[in-house]
Amino acid sequence: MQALRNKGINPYPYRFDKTHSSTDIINCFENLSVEGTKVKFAGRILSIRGHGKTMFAHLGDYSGKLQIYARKDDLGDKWEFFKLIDIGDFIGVEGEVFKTKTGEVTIRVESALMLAKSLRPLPEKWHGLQDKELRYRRRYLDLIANPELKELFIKRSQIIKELRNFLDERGFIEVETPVLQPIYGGAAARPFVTHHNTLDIDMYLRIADELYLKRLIIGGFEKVYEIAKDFRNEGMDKLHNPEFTMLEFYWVYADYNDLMDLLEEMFGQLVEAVSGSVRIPYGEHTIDFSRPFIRVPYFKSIAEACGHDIIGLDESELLKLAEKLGLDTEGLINKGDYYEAFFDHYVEPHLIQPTFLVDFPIELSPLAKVHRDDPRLAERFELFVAGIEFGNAFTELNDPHDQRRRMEQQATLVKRGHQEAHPVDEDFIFALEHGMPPTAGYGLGIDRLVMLLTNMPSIRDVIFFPTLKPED
RNA sequence: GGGGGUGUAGCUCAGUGGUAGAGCAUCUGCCUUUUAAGCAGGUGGUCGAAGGUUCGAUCCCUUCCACCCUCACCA
Repeated sequence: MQALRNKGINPYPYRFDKTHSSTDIINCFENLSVEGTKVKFAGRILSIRGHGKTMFAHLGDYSGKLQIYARKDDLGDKWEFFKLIDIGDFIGVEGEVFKTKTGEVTIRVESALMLAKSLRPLPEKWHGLQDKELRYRRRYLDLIANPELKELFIKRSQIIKELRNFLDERGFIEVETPVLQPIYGGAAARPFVTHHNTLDIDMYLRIADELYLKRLIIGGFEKVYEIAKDFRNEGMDKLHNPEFTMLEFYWVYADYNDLMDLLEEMFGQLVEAVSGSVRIPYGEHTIDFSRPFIRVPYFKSIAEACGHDIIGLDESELLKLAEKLGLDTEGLINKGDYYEAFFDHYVEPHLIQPTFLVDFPIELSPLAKVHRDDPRLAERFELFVAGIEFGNAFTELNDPHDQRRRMEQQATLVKRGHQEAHPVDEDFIFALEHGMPPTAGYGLGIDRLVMLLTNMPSIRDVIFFPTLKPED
């Protein structure tokens, strides 16, 4: 660094006129290798092979990497520059393109410029960065050392773009709703609490967009969607990060049957666009997104898996059966809890191929409309793939009296110790009282979707900066 | 929260109750088509933290911290 300054070299200049990317130069070699044609190229030094009065190095840029070749004969006084460069520095070079004896496309450097000096060494060149903690904490180094990671995150971006295209083409409008909310709702989860100083009130980071998007439906929007972060103050594991990206969309005059048709189309198009096939590997499985997906009722799936139809049972019968079957019944305090215990144990892990699980128990679905044929059920489904939930959908509850009743039942659960149940949202019910048309709504965790389409086992692998405890 | 694992140089990893090791990176020298370049020499460590046992602890014991796996929780 001091040596650079002593030679009058600015280690952090302001700009560089790069004419080509590394892949440009490699792909257009025939055109560029004409004598007298010069290119200007810039990148980070990834490796150096010095040979006395000559030197090879690889420069990496966003599109790939390219070799440069510098000779003292060619450079004269400028050769001194190459004694001051290190792996990790950004430099810019100008020169003609040629192929070495071994056939590698290379720039023969005629002039070179320091663009940004690196003061710390990069991770080791052939083992890369292995330590998972360091990979998450210093993702920039992970991206440098493990280039395939960059491809994964480009794919993530592509996935989100495809979802937007799909919805935009069908007339959905992308909207933004509050992250900071005076009352949380739209999902069953514990929120993050924060404080607004001027108003002197506690506020919550949203756990879902749902109730605000429905207000927009009441206001006259007919197709809306939002892709944004939600926050849930809960445990972390390979499927859960405290902040995560959610897609929610609402479609007026449609019901959950229409939604299933639309989602089959959406997933089919998305998977094909991103993976080039409707059949994709995930872990040990091959997932087939051909239409139609399996559709199976919630209670039927449990009955088939454990041999007992539990829909008509009361709490004590459920307890008796659960104990007989050896389920862990600790902490289960209502029918909904028992249903979930049966479902989680017997059904969820076995839903490998895309499956719509339809008609959830009404107790578990406080924002979904009661089933048109069976008052014990809600018009709600979840999509499962590879044993993982990929979204939750309802025919939305638009009867304000029923909505109030259902929210009050949830509020009772809060008092009984269910920290994840909903509080009553009077402002939302007030809005519903002005009339919400029949509507179908769907929410999807984008991070899990990216896991599925990139065949990664942990949500942390598809989030640039997953939540970690601070160091020290 | 329970169980299991990991933590040693910037990075990837060995190792031992008695002065701390390798490769890469870094520094010095030699080397004009190399590519895991090569050769010679050098620098670099609170062995995750704190206590304890011991003449002596990176190693054995206890507690703590971080991360990973797993179970529970989280529809």
